[in-house]
Amino acid sequence: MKKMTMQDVAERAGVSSKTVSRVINNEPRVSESTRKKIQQVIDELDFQPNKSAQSLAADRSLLLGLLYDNPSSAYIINLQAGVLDACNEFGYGLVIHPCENNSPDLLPKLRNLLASSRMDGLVITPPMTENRQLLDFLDSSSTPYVLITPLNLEQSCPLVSIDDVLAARQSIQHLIDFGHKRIGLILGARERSGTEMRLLGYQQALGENNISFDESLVVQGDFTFESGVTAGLQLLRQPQPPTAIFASNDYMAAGVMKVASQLRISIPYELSVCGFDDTPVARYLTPTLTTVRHPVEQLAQHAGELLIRKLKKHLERFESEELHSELIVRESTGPVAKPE
Amino acid sequence: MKKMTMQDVAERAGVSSKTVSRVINNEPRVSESTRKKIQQVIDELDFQPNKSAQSLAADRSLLLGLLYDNPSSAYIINLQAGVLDACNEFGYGLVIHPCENNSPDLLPKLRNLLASSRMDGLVITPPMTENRQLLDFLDSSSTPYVLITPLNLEQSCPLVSIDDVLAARQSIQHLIDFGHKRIGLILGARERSGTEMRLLGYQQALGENNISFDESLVVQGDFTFESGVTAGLQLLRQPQPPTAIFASNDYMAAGVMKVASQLRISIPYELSVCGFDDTPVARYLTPTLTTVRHPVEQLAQHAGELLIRKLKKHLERFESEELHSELIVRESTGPVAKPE
DNA sequence: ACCATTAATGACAGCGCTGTCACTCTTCGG
DNA sequence: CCGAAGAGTGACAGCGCTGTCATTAATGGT
Repeated sequence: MKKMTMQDVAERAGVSSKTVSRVINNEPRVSESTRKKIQQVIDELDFQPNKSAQSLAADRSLLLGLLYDNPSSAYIINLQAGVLDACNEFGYGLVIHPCENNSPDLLPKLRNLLASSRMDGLVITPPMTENRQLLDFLDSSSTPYVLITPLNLEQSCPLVSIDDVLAARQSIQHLIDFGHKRIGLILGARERSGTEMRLLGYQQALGENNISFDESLVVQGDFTFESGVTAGLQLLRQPQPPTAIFASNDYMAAGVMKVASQLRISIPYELSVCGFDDTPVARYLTPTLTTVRHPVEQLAQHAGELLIRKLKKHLERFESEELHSELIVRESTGPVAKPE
Repeated sequence: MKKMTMQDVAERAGVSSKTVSRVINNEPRVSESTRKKIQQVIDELDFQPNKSAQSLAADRSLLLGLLYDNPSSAYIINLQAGVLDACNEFGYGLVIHPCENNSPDLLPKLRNLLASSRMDGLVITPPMTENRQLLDFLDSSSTPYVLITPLNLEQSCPLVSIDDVLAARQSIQHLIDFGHKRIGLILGARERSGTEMRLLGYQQALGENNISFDESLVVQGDFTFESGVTAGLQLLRQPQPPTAIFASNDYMAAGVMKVASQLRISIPYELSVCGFDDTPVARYLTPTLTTVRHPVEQLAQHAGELLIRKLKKHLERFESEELHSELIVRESTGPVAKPE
């Protein structure tokens, strides 16, 4: 595989290298005939421009950065896949960057990263989306970025999100449809995006069905399996325990199932359990877990596209998107109190 | 954040830019005093060399590629983390590249990737490690690479691996220690690395304990949850069912647990189940799953380091490494036939 | 004390591309 | 039929670094 330059292509096509550059970059001011001819030579030779040279000359790295600090590997993989899709489409590369959102040297590290890798833009995911310091830093260094499902929707930058309220409301409705009236809710970490929205969705669903809101049915978790255990215990040991529990993620739902098993409460016959996120765990639990699937990959792809379009200035106004979740009904939810 | 060049550093330090370059690249032939002085200026200014320029001038991208085709997201995350560690240490970047090992356009795509991203070397994981076509292609284009736990250890390139035989043997021994004599074995996909080795470890453990090998206790799976269900059914419906089952990964173990639950076989009282990989699932199942933890992250880090050292020529001879797994004992294994 | 060697440094070209600007050739209103 | 405007193209410099080679200073053997 000998190396090839634009010059080679240019000579073959009988034009200057600059014109080849124009074709490669889809610039205007090239006649259709020349464009076609050059494209043909490019295809023939299977020519690929040298990214380093492009970056150096144009002072842009053709690299996106993906920032995350999330324990769910399945979520991250989907995220990566989505952003990669967008990158591949537009000839960008992706630099992944697992972070610790609360680490004090996050900003210095990021500064280094930006200085050395020179990423053109960043895709940022929860909980980094809530990190004011971080966002301020990026604003001040005028690094373009997009946010995925941030908590504060009044951000002044593009973002993509899902309707968390709707997703929660639909799950609760699903439980209500089975006849449940006392429905436990396990919230996620307080400061995290979505926690409030899920509570809101819960309340909306209850309201629509004229079920009164009982505060003792709402407990705080922190997205871990262990917190699911604790919360489950707290809910199921009440004098009037709920007949269904909605957990804000699958891991906490798994915790509830664990508790139920220990308390010899059979699922779904005596208790329905609903998770959130549709991690692989949901399919491997016994019984399989009803949960909400996020279109994470699509979300990430949109985010990537949005960012790239922003970088290419093909994006004039503030532009955001919202996608929808899907309720995946499996074995862990069922009619209320039906003995086996 | 104004941009900075080596020239700036050079002027401040009263040397030529070439000497700064020497310091940055840890080249010899720089006096201790100048080196120290330049380093000081670099630290002061927080100077970061421009990667694109470095790449262009030195004709190396400072990029590693990570190739994988694996359904387990937890595994991939660990993999990435490990290689990233190595990359960060040596100032390399990482390009992740999820593949489809059996896709016919894998090679063309990879060729494109290599041509455009110009990765200096590749870290390759199962099952790509078994893809002769791929490796031949890389050899012919003289792209350096390292393999992680390949099946054929007689490869002529560096690799890092774990002792799969030992890991399997120890797990089986663990079951034998609990008094189990009829132990089922669910193998992974036939062509995949490790499958044979696990069978070998199984046989070794039996041999060491004078337990005869019963072929009907070994069934073939393919690493999926569903195959675990099928295999579990096959094992547990035998006239003389095993009292313990070792599955070649956690997903298949989860499948067995599912079957056990359906057949009302209580774990671990009537059946012990042991998995492999220590995916997060293992902790969320009820009961929690005894399994084998691979030091994937370390493995990946070693692989990255090995590759980088190879690239820097700090590596003379064929050099490989082997790490060890760890048995994580949880609730799913216990003494044989102890009624509750 | 003398030349041969080695250590330490710098001058300079050039990696492969893109931005700028200059140039030619149409086209078209008056 | 002329000048202006715009479309299409190329010459050329230079992005920030590294490789090569030349140059100078220090060292050592005889």
